[in-house]
Amino acid sequence: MEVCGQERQHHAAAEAAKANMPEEEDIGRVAAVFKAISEPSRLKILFALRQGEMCVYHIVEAVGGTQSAVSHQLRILRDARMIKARRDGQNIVYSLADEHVVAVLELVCTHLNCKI
Amino acid sequence: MEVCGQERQHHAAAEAAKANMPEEEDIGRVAAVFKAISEPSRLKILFALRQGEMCVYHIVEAVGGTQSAVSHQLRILRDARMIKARRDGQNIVYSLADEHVVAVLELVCTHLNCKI
DNA sequence: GTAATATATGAACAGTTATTCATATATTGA
DNA sequence: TCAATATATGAATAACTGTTCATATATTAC
Repeated sequence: MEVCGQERQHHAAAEAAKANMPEEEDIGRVAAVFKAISEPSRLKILFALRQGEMCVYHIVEAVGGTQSAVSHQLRILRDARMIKARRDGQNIVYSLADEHVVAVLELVCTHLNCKI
Repeated sequence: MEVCGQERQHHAAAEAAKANMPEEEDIGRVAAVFKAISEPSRLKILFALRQGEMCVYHIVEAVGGTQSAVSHQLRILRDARMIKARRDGQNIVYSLADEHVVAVLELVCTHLNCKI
């Protein structure tokens, strides 16, 4: 049955889409990454860490907000593997997990024509 | 005052971070893009549209869910400029806005080692 | 051991968001 | 004009999320 003017092409695309649709689990993992970096407060932390590793005190200094709020956001970024942490005495030092993180940010910034 | 073991480096990084922090508005725009693609239901639509343009009926066929839910998600993706729409008779035909969209998806998929 | 400091976390609240349902708009064909 | 079809949308609700506050844990210096 015809449901639209380009039935043949659209139907083929829909079939291909179903065949090539990533598994639910992979989609969830991709969504989780984007969700982690879709909040201004967390984006600020990532932009800050481009300058190099920092302990929580200095991250708070760089991005503003309370220590508690920043700490909660750090956990979310850490769970999403966007940042990694190591202890150094009393401090926990955070840094970007890998170069993909900056690459994604820069790709979108370029897309939006905003100066990073 | 010393607040951590690597006071000098971290303080310098924090200062640089503040100096280089994108403007609030740009951060918001970047966050909005990621938010738009951080929901499994919307990601599915984007993955589906990699196969080519489709009208709503076929998008629903490809990704599942109700027509109403898909239509709401299409609006969000459209507002975020991730997809574009054109009318073709009774149908609205959707397609990916540009190649950046797929680039971002593939970058993250690579990062996660999941087969797209 | 105790005090001080750095960081993390649970609970609660407020704000946001995805879905559903019902309905509206727009186009086509008669 | 009217019926049928495709798509969009407002309102309502349930689920989710970010922040705050209070407190817990871990490390260091004494």
